[in-house]
Amino acid sequence: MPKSREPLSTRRVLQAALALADSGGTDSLSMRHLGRELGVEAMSLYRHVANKEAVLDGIVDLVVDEIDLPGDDSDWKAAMRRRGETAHRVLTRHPWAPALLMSRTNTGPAMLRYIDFTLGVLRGAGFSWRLADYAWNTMDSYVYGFTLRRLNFPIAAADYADTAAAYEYLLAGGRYPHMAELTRQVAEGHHPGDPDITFGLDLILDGLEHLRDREAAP
Amino acid sequence: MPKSREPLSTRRVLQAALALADSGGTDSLSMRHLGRELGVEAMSLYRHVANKEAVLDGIVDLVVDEIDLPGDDSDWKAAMRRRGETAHRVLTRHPWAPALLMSRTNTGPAMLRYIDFTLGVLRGAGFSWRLADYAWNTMDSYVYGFTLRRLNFPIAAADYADTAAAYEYLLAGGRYPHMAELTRQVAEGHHPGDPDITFGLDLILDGLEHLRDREAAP
DNA sequence: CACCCTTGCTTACGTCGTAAGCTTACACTG
DNA sequence: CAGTGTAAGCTTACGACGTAAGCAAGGGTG
Repeated sequence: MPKSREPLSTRRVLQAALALADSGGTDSLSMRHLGRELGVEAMSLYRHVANKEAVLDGIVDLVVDEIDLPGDDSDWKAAMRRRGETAHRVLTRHPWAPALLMSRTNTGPAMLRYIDFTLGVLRGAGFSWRLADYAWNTMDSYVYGFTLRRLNFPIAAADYADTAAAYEYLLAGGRYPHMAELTRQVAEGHHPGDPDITFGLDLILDGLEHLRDREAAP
Repeated sequence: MPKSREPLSTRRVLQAALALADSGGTDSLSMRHLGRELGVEAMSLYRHVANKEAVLDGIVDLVVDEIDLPGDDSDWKAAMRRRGETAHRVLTRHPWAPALLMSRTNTGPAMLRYIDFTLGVLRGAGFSWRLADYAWNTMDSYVYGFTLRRLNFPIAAADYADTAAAYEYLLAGGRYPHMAELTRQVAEGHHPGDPDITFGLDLILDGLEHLRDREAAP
């Protein structure tokens, strides 16, 4: 442990906070813990950060900044699909992030850049302002919603079939016949049972394309 | 005068917790506050409730139970649309609920009933198990995601156009040209700027119908 | 040298969830 | 009736939490 500390800074605090959240989730991200990690008392952090809210806003924007924007892609659908997949992958790397991302107003620079890029792609593909706005909102509602639900799904993707059986007691008694049957289908391998984000992503993108074309030629 | 309290019960505790969350959000829902509301010490609650997690699980399921299931509806699309709209409306009545609903495993009876019903509708409409499973997951990811984002959107729907101007400072400097232009479009009334859940709902439902038909006749 | 300004530290307050043990009140026995 | 068991609620306490208020120490500037 190198005891010679370099001075704190907002950046250093946020990066440590991000690392802390990654290693132990939002629960382990307390100002005291964060200070300890930086070799400093909790109150010292307040010289570089307004309060804990600011820390949360900061690390969320750090995560959003990890979402690479696709390069110049002439195919808007491919670009949008890639955008959604990348966001999903990044958010999955930081499992604590989606809940924060969705439940607070985020106006950090990375988020603004991200939205602006998206609007640009859609406008370039001929979407009206109205449709482009609805389009990205629909996409993001789905992508974030899917990711957050996925992260909290009690069964890991790998051993879905195995673990599903453990939940069968809930379905005993015939109160939930369809769920019971669905579980059986998964357990017997007739249905992977492992939802993939691309299913809804392509569904939405195809629908958006259709709406754009209909809008263009009424 | 010692107020003659009726005895506590799990139901009474959960109902009080629900009321508390509705009136002041999740922040004001502490075991101490909840006890005070019931005229009881915090620790007394633990006779009827395992811990705070159980309280949270309980009130989430109470909310889900408020989501009326559409009656026998021969039109699966109408039923599903109604289902989504109702869920959105109920969750909007309890603004603290979506975050909890999405970020914890919910296996309460109301939730199971709700999912089972949905699977029944889709199966009745000719969806395969696989497609039915993907379908409701896509729907719910969108509905919950949309609702949660919406609730945290800083601008109320009513005065979107007015308030949008207040955020213009963020967009100054030309760093986010598309967002700036979009804001202008809204401010000038060319685009309502107020996303409605039915946009994405219908988009997804139309897409699902298409997939079902394609699956039936390969 | 005196000055102040930045940085980090100390102490303290009111909050939280909940473990452990205690008291009270009532329903049964015999 | 006394005696006992049990459930419901109470008391106290512990170790967290975010952060307000004020202090100390070092370095750069005049």
